[in-house]
Amino acid sequence: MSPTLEEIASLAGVSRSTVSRVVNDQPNVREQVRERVWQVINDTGYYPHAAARSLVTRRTHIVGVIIPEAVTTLFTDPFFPHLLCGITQTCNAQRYHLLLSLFNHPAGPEEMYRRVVRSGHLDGVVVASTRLDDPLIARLLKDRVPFVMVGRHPDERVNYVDFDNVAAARMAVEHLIRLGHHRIATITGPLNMSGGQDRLEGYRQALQAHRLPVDEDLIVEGDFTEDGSMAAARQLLSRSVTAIFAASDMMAVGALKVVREAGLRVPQDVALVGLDDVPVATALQPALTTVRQPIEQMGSMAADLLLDLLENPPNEQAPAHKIILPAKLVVRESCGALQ
Amino acid sequence: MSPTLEEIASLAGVSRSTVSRVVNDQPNVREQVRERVWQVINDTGYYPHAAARSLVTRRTHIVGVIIPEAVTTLFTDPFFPHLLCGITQTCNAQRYHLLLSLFNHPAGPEEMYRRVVRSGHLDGVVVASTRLDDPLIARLLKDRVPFVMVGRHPDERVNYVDFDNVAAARMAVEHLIRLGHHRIATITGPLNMSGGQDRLEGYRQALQAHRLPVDEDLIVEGDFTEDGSMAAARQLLSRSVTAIFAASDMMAVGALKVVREAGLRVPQDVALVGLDDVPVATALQPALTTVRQPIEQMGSMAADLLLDLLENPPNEQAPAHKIILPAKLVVRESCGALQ
DNA sequence: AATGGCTTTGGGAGCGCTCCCAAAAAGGGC
DNA sequence: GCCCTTTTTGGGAGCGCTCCCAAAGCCATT
Repeated sequence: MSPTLEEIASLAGVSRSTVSRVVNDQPNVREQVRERVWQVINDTGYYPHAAARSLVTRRTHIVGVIIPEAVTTLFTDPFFPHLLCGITQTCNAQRYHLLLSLFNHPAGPEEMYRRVVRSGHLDGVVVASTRLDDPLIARLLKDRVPFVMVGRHPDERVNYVDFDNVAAARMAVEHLIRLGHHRIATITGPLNMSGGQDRLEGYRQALQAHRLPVDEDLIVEGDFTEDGSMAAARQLLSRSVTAIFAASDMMAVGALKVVREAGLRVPQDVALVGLDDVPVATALQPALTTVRQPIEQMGSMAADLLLDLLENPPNEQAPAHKIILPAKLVVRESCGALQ
Repeated sequence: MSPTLEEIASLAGVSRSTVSRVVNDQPNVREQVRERVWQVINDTGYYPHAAARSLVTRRTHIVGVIIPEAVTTLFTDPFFPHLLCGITQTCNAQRYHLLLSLFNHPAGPEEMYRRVVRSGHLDGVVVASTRLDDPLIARLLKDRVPFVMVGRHPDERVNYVDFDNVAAARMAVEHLIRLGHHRIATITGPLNMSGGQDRLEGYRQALQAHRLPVDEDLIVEGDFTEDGSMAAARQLLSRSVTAIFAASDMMAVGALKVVREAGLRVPQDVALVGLDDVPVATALQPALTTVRQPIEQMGSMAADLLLDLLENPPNEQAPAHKIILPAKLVVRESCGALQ
């Protein structure tokens, strides 16, 4: 395969050490020697052997993306691909590689953890869409593995990038209130995830701020999937609602289908608002009013933060970074505002 | 961090070699000793250091997924996430890791190639959605890197998993012909990709088989994106077509929007058929008639094939594996067949 | 009790690199 | 031209593992 450092050295008529210095852009090499060595490197297509290098430096230049969730959800919803896109951009730009790990192996998360993290494969980790009580977080903290979460976490030591889910949900619901609705239902996300909880909290805040009653019968838990949302929506339709706030666009798609099945029209009979602003929102008829979540940006910021942590390790006392991105309402047709 | 082999050995009162034999499930270790060693390994949470191991075995147990395409396309279309899902499943089950590489770095593909492949990071590669003339393939062949493509490639040495694109397109168009259409347009994929070419070929075959003229004005090249498709569809609408075959579902979404913009109805004024059967197909109104491409299965079969190649290296003369999966028409509402 | 074959165990060498320190070369001031 | 400082270069050691071979232990047979 690829030649070794030693071979390059002998071809260039210098020592191992000198080639190493050239490859790693270190000072104290005569310009003329440096050029001769680069010449040989380019001619041979030499590239340092990653394993040998990381055996001594203890760095792999690989970051992991760990998804503890069941797989199906993750690839059906465009959330995850967009996030991955953002993470990839940053990693590529900064010469890091990205290892994708779904912790859905039959051997269990502990085995996966050892295999992926303890094996020294990774310099750091981006953790996406985890449940609040996932033991993975405690494990990473205990092992002092540098990591950044996408989505907030209550532990103060955790670095995260999140989106203002509460404000987003509040905007969505307030938009419906402004349009005159007062029987507004919500299909929530999973309530063991911070995003699910926060969006429900935003829904409650919006109603309370406008002195509308919070009717628990109008709150049904979904799971961020279209199918889960359809089941939830069916329950809601029997409760004479005039508007539904679905806590994700994919769930809005499910709700829209159910409303139609029931022979009702959106937005005339039931107004609908989603959250995320993924591409499907504009493909729907009527186009979906939603709140934009900058998913790709969250991914790239999480990666930026992680790489910064890796390159400039903070001291023990330094507080964790907690970044929260703002929400933005995108009004389209599904709520009737544009009629 | 993690203890080393040597430390485990001294804790268990045996030698380095014995621990290595236990960890790698090799024979010739007394049962009693084996148990004692496992005990220590489990107590300490030991896991072998990947870099040290692969420095000597020359295997990393990591396979790369290389996508030479511009990024945006890839994460907007659900094709890629589904493919990744299939690949991940297989890798997880067989104790391999997955490294995701987008070859979109400013430093150019050669630099990325060295960094990712020549560095010895990977045991093998799955190459997805490449252009037919991509130099990557020749490079991989030259370096004798085990790899499998998703999508056919003319070089006989290339292993690939593909889908019967010609038959799929033919089915879609024949369905329209059966419904009485004879001015059927197509929005093709990029014609420098095998999928784009083959689907156009299927379109031509269907028309010819039914003795319909192939009007080159009704063939417009798209790029598998919604936006590209909208531009293409606008051209077509001025040419009095009664049906459009979009070579991907995402392009069908674009076409649907344009047809609506023009004040026409689907399927009454223009019938529409897509190809892929991604989730958005059922979210559209009317639901999209399409041809199912088993994307996830293609991903997992490509990975299966690659891992098999890695575990049982074929000899030089062995012919490459070429797997082609069948297509299946899925009739919904957008072509008017169900009215 | 000694011999020969087997299984089990231990330790040296080495994978390709980086790091460190010492040696060699170059420069600078008198 | 000499001595001292600075820059440049070379080579040993070692990262944590696997592989190989030799040594030790075990058992049955002579």
